[in-house]
Amino acid sequence: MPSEKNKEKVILEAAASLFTSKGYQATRMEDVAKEAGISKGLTYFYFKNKEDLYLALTRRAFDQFKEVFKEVIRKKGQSGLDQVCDLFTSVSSFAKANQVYFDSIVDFLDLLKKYNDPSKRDSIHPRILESEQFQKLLETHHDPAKLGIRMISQGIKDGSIRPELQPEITFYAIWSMMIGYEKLRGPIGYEEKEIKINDENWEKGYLKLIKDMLKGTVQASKPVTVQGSLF
Amino acid sequence: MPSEKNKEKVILEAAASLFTSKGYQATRMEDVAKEAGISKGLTYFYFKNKEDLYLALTRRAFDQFKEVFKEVIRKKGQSGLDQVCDLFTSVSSFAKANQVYFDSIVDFLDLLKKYNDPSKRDSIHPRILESEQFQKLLETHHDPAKLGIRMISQGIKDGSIRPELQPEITFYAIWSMMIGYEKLRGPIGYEEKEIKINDENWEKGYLKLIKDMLKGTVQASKPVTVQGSLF
DNA sequence: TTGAAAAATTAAATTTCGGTCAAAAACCTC
DNA sequence: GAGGTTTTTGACCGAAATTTAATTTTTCAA
Repeated sequence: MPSEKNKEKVILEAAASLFTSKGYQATRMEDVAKEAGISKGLTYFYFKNKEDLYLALTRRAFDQFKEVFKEVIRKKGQSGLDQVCDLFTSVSSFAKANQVYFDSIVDFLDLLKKYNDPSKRDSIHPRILESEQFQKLLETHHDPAKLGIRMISQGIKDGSIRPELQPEITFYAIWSMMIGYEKLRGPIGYEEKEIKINDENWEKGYLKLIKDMLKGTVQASKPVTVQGSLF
Repeated sequence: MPSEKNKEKVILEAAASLFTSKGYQATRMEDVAKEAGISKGLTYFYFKNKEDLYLALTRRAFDQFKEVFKEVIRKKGQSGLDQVCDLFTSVSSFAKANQVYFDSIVDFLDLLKKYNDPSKRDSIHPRILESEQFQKLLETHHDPAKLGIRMISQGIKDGSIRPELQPEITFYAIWSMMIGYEKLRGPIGYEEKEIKINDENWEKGYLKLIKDMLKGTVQASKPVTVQGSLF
């Protein structure tokens, strides 16, 4: 039995592919089924409904997203500030290479916002609230952010980031810039003007601003050796 | 004939109200019609389809959004940096008071991104591409940003913002932070920890970071008198 | 004033999915 | 290889978007 991938995975991958090319709305469950080489009914055997399927995809997205953070942390010899900059670039690549995944993460933030707003919470279909996918996401969605916050703390300890900064808020500000960067990146390309702001300048500009925002006493260009475990 | 509002407006307001309380998806065209006191069919007389209705709402959103920018510029005696900070606060209020509008603006960025990505462009329903609403938005969506960029330029001229910054990218970075701020604000409230990051601290933290990021030679706390017209 | 063309409005018909379900097929396991 | 369990199917249902044809209202020139 070669390439006997399990069905869930096949469906999920079909969905990811179609959501990428046609978008969530325009993709019919029947399309997903056809792409996965199964019947429509079967997709409902593996996923409760379309939204559930999307949330399942979102979970994978968060998993991979977290990997990006871990990968940055794994690299040795980087100061906290280096890590943050590295993260920005890595996330940007991740978003370009996995649009749907990145988008699904940002979409989940909207859902979460509704969920935490008492006046909106019941506008979410109970079907979603109860879904295992959603519950799991509630537990794990914050994991990447935790790593990000740790990077800032790290930077404060090693002196590459100003000590007066509050790690949580600071990280969220960076995370905000990443989200906004992805939202704005495309639309900007086509600006008038002679000043050609291509993707590269765009990214460099953001990075520069982030550095200036965070920079502490240590020169980020001189890698800081982090001593021992900080935890 | 009192309160003889024209129908388009009535429909649009009904839609805005329902999209706010139940969300775009969950709002049926019939609901909109009922709320507007007309028959379902008539909404299709005034708007080609549901998406078209949403784009019409988006246009209003951009109009009001632009007003926020203008209002900030209108105030006298503010340095460029002051303006940017003021803008952040004003946009934040706008977003809170007009969730649907703010969201529709951010949603439009997604549409725009697709539109500018050759590989995705045709995943947009032609019906939308052709719609007057969309065409108009293509022309005007950049207006608020133009004003924002002008604020940065202003700040560079009056010394409140570092001269080495590139106005376009710098403004988009701020704009990014605003978008991210709104996406992340809600979900954060419920964090564990003893550190209570409430909305206010949250906003203050962002503002502080923005100031640090932009600050030039002039003390922003001492209002700078801007001499004459700079244009 | 009127009546015919244009505009506004409605209600019903149509279409397009998401979602359900009963039954068939495949797969055990004893 | 009979009985049970799991997987899979495809026809079917209903909700909601969109279309259409028919009806009412408005407009305005003769």
